[in-house]
Parts: sequence; C-alpha cells; structure tokens
Amino acid sequence: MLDLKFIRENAALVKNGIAAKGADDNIDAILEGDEKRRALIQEGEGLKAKRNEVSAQIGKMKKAGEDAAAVIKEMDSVKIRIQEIDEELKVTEEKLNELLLTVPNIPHPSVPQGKTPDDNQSIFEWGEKRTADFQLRPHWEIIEKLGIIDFERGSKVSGAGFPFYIGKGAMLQRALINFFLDQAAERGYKELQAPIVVNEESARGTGQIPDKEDLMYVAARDNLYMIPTAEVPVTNFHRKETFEEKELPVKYAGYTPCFRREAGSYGKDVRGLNRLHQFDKVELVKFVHPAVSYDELETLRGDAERLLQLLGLSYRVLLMCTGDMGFTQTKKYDLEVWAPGQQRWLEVSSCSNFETFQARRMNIKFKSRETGKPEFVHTLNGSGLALPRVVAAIIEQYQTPEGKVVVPKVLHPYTKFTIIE
RNA sequence: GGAGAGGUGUCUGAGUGGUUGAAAGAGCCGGUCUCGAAAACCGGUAUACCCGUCAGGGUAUCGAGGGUUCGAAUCCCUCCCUCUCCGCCA
Repeated sequence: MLDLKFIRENAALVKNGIAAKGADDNIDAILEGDEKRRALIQEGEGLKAKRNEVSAQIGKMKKAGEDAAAVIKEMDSVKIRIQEIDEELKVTEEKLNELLLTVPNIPHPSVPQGKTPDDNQSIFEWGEKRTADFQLRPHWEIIEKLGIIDFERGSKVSGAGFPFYIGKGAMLQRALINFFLDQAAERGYKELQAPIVVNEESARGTGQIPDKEDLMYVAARDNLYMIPTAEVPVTNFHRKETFEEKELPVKYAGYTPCFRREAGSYGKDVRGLNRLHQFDKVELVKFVHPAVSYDELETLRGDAERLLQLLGLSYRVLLMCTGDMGFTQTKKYDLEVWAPGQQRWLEVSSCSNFETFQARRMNIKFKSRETGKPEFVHTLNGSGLALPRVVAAIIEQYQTPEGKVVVPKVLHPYTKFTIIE
C-alpha cells in the first residue's frame, strides 16, 4: 500500500508509475475521497473538542453541587452531529482504504519500461546449456521410467498437480531442502518453520488480498488461507513490530509447502513438475534499512544464484520490465534454470524489493538512530529455491543415455547415494 | 469441546463513570555532582491523524469492534488472545 500523503503530494508520479505497470489508476477518486475525509475530520474534531470541554465543565458543576441539566441538554445536538459525522467518516474511510489497497506499487527508476514478458531483460547467463549425442528427454519421461514421482496416484488421492514423491525421488527433494536451508544459514538467514495456513489479515499484509485472492486455497469454515509461499507467514512474523536500527538487516529462510490454485493456467507448460498445485519451496525474506534495500536485493539475488551454481545448473537472470512485474514489487529479478530435455527455461526464483509497500500494510518499522522516530522498513524476498523445477532441471541436466540420473556432487552428503536408477 | 481467571504505556504494576495520556517503580535519554564512573538528585521519555510556513493547537488510542452516557481504562454486548483445571488427542 502506498502512503496516502505520498499519493496526495506526488499524484503525477504515482499515475505514471501505475501506467508503466500497464494498470489503470484510480488516483483521482482517491484524492477526492481524501479531501472529503479531511473535511469530515476537521468538523468532527472541532465538535469533539467542544464536547470534551463542556463535559469537563459539567463534571466541575456536579462536584460543586450545581444543576447541570441545561448544559447537558445543550449537548444533545452536538452529540447527534458527532454521530452523523463519525458514521459518514467511517464510510468514507472504508471506501478510501479499499481504493488504496488496489493501488499497485510503483516501479523503481532502474526498471526497464515494457508491457509483456518479451520486454524483460536477460542480464546474465551462467553455465553451458547441456548438449548430448543422444536425445535428451524431458523429466517426466525419466521420472516415469524410474518410478520416482507418481502423478496418477496423486490425482486419485488429491487431484491433478498433487504428485507423490517416491523413494529416491522423495529423498532427492529432501536433500535439496536441507542443502538450501544449510546454505541459507551459512549466509546469515535464520531458519523459520512457519504455519502453512494464515488468517485474512496476514494474507492482506503481504498483498495476496485483495489482488490475488484466486491464487489461494481457502479453508472457508475456519477463515484460513493456505499459503501460496512462505513469504506470507514469514513476513507477517514481524507484523506490527518495530526493530532497533542496529538489528537490521533481519534475514529469514523458511521452508514450507506452497499451495496455488493456478486457476486458468492449463496448457502446454503444465506437464510433469513444471506447474503444480502443491510444491515445496525455501523462501528467503529480509527486513532492511531503506537506504540499502537495492544493495540487499542484489545480494539476495546472489544468494539464490549461488545455489544454482553449486548444483551446476545453467541459468539466466531476467530483470523484469515494468509491465511484467506484479502488483507489490518495485523491482524484480527472475532466475530461470535451463531444462535441456524440454529446451526451455523454468522459473525457479523470483527476487523482489517491495520497499515500504508491505511494511505499511503490516506496520513494520524500525527506530531510526538519526531521528529517534519509527520509520517503515523495506521488505525483500526471493526463492531459494522452488523445489520441483529444480528437481526437473536436475533430472534433465544430469540424465544419462540409459535414462538414469546422476546426483549433483554437492548433494551427495545429503542423499547418501550418487545415482538414481 | 466444558468450567474459571485475566488482557493497562518499553517492562512491573495502580486505577470500577468526571482535568486519567493514564499513579508509582524500573528501564532509557539529558543535566547536576565527580578526575572519571557508580550512587544521589533534577528534568525528559508513546503512536497515528487533522489544522498550522514555524511556534503550537486539536482529535483518537488502556486486546479488537460495537453500545450506554453530557462524559468510559472504568458499565453492557460480541469477538480475539493468554493462563489454570477437565475432556479429547499427534
């Protein structure tokens, strides 16, 4: 959420930013609502000041044994008017707040202008795309042959997109999770095991509501949301809290299952592990000082990249353009791993700066050493990494002509086996 | 799930309708004292919003939301959370 005052004072800037994201703005309606709101506040507070004054006077009169009936009667009309104004103010503020929640974050100046994914900039590529003198197969063929992931039984038990991981398939994934968490710990992220269902306020805090409600599974009876990413509980961990400046940056790594409805995304890119309703992910979350948040974004990206390098998976880094960035971010990098069996890139991480957008919704501040006053922190997060697509990439990258899979060396201490056959 | 107790400022903890944004103590910051420190003493020590160029003024906030009242931390209702006991249970 953007600051109302900021919008008031920088209306043109905000409008341009929203336009760059390819969205329609409702800034004029917001400004109008804001003006109405302030007018009501002024009138209401004036009357309340009067009421307080008279009430104090009545108290004194009663103490002195005087009859205050006449003065009390006089306050009747004031009381009614205050009620009217409060009611109107409440309605006005609710409307305004709703509008405010639909305003997207505005892009950082370093973000390239663009409308579609084609306008994203590929800024870095690492590793050689694997080639072989035999036909490289997509991971789902290898998986089926090896019997390490079972999609059909998953469908029977839960539905499409909820696979079982079996034997070495399960162990490989577990090894990756531990590897990711250990690496994160080495880089100063504190491990956090989080709830995987959250209440409405939390979903609102990180911006899934109202923008992306259809993304989530809802346990309606208990009014709980299944998390689409650990970002939600981990960032909300510090909701309504104030850090000391010297505590920053605060960094967490959270491993959780993630649930996404993926409504309307049926098509060619959903085969195998490419797109699931439930998947595992290690998420990195940072709370940082506003002055360094873009540096922190770079190191966050570096932390995620490092994992792919250690696994020996070729990948590229995309700097997302204004139009493909999403509602809450000011700047975002995607890491895409190369899947040689499919001859395509798979997104395995998304590293974003939200500046104060989430911090405002969640009221997360730090006490500035300079001013002694609380200011909003900047929040960042990035996957480190999303599991199924990494598994897919490993299977395709490390496949042998016989359809076996060699386990990347860094995982050997975790898997205790070196080949899946 | 049942029965009971309770939620007050950074913390401990007073306060059951009328200068209570809220006693007192602790902590923290500043000052006096000291060669310096400790102790002692003095002063300060919330957040948000509105008006105002500033100085400053105002409103709201004692778990959350409603209600009663001229006036609510204090009375009533609903919800949330914590603790104790019972039941159930990985």
